[in-house]
Amino acid sequence: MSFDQLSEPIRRYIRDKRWEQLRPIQIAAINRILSSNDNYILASRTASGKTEAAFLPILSKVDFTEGGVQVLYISPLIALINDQFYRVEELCKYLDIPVTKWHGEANRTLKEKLIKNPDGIVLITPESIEAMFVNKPFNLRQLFSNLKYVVIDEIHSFLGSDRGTQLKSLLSRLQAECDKPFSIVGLSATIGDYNEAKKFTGNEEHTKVLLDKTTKDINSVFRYFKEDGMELPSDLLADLYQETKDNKVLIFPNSRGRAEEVAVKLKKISARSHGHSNYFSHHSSVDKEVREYVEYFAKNNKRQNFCISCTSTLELGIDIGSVEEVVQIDATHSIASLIQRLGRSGRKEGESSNLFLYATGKWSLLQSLACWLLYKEGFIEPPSTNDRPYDILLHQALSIAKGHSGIAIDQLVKELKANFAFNEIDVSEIRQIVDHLIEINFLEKIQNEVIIGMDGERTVNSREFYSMFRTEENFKVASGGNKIGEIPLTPQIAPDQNILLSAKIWKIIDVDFKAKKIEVIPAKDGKKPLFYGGGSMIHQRIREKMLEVLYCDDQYDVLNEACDKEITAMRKEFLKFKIGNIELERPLLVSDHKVEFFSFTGTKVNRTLGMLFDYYEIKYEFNEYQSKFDLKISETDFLKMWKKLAEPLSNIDEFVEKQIEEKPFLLGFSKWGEYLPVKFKVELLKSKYYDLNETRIYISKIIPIINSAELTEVN
DNA sequence: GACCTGCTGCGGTTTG
Repeated sequence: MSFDQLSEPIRRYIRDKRWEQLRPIQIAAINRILSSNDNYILASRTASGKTEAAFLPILSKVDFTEGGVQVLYISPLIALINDQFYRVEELCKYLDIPVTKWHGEANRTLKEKLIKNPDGIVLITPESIEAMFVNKPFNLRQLFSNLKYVVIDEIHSFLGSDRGTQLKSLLSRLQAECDKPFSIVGLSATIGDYNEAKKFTGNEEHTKVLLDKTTKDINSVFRYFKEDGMELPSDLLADLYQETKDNKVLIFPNSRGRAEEVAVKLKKISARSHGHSNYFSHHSSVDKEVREYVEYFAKNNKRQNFCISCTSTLELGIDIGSVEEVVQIDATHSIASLIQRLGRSGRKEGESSNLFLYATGKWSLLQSLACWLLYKEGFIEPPSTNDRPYDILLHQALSIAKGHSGIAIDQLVKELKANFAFNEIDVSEIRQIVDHLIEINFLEKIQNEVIIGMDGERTVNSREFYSMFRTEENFKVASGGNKIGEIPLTPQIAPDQNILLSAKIWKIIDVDFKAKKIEVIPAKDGKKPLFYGGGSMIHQRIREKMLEVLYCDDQYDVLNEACDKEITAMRKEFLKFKIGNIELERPLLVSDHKVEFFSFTGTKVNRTLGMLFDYYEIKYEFNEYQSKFDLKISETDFLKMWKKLAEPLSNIDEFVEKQIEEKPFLLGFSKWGEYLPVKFKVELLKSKYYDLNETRIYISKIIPIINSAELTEVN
């Protein structure tokens, strides 16, 4: 009956589209959104019609004759806004209301037109909302005071991230500008913690989750080709070529350098075998226009096959049409990421997804298998949360001060305290942070008011002010006026060096340090580009699953023979630890010259273990892929120390403070943290980088189990 | 052996 509840223009839209029936998530959303003003999280797989599930009832319900912008759609990507624009605009033609794109690359004239005549729907990014608060506070009020609905697309990408905290704060500030409360509808295919998603709206009680758990059939195959050296094994590439040459394919090789290597090498093989030449790479270092061309090609070529070798740039919901196969080379770092990538294929009704998982090392194979098994169990890692985001609060304090061009200190503190993004931060803490901003001249105190201070001007007036993330400095790469991409300056970048970029091979002929430009010409052979990698976090559940695989005798029909052989060999190696309870025990390899602890836990606990080893001056080296500590201490000393590590430390804050002094890059994860008082920097590091609580729980329960006497190596 | 995301306002020049 959902159809009948919709307004006449919307029903006409559905009839014109010749949809035979509405999807389950759409029916649920129509019934609920039309009958209440609650907030909703719509959770269902990719290509299940979530956007329409939100917009059909919202556009039926909202009275656009009232004027003002009534619906705000927020997206993490400009590309997604541009994509959704056409879909939403088509729908809005039936209602005769305008749709306006508002982001950094959107048409300025159209933005000005909206300001003169606020109406309809606006599609925007969080950073553009931030910029409006800073530069156009009066226009913002005039635009949004009548706002009824906020739709947040790909809401999982905001959960637990700094960008998400910023968006939460902006929603809270936006609400304060509106005459009546607006409702929020969040969309996602990969939510790991529904309560976190509900909290995101600022009103957990009145936020309901509508969940469609239906999944697609997936044909998945694991293959193993051991890597020897820096480059991909040629038998892997030959196999990959055979599997992909007659299809529309996305390949995810986990890094930009490797994405180039895969694209160039497959293209070479294809040229030799007289196959198609539609091999592309797609990642943040490929020129934006080139990337748009690749997306356009994939979407609009119905007949020709193609192969795009990419990073997470093609992970979120941008529509690139029909993809028949997804290839993942080595393990993803999260199940959420695996699901997003899977969602890129078999988007049409009735199509299944085809997934190839290649591994080039045994630990990667084990991790990849663990991710696959957890996916089959329905597990998605929950976002890491931070109740007291002091760094984002500091940024928002500057944003409010600038937007108000002078604000009473009490008023500023009050606004920050009332902001639901900063619920858990005390008034006294807010005051300390504001006082510190005055002390470092980021704010200037004039009687009871503050304005932006001398040293804050440059920061607040810069383009970089609106975002929560840092970006590396890049050099533009061009060949005779053709833009190819942008890459960071590494020792590899010098005249006469050959590099791969944008699925082609280039020789560097000139590096202009002043203009930050690299001039190149086509070449025949070259090396993959190098990048300084940041780290991403592995959830402890993945590592626990890896251990579980090692200590069970399950057989997996997705593995080919080579994978089976490798897993069997690893199981045999780990047999020498008599581990009976994988919840409580971890391998400790002791031989005459070394002591190695396999922690099988997540990134944060490993980091914290490392910090505690530092604290007790235990020397070690850490291997992230094996989740293993090589300890420079005897086994007896280690076992004696182990439980002691869990004891509370009265001087841990001083220790962390000293760490920050010695290694300031530890705070590099926070763009705004460097302006905080020291005490808050320590808190930020303790809560966001380390996890002392989880680590104490881990140490208290875990017993290291030493191997039996024979001296075989595990590595 | 590691990913990605976004961006004002102003003054100047060029183009239809």
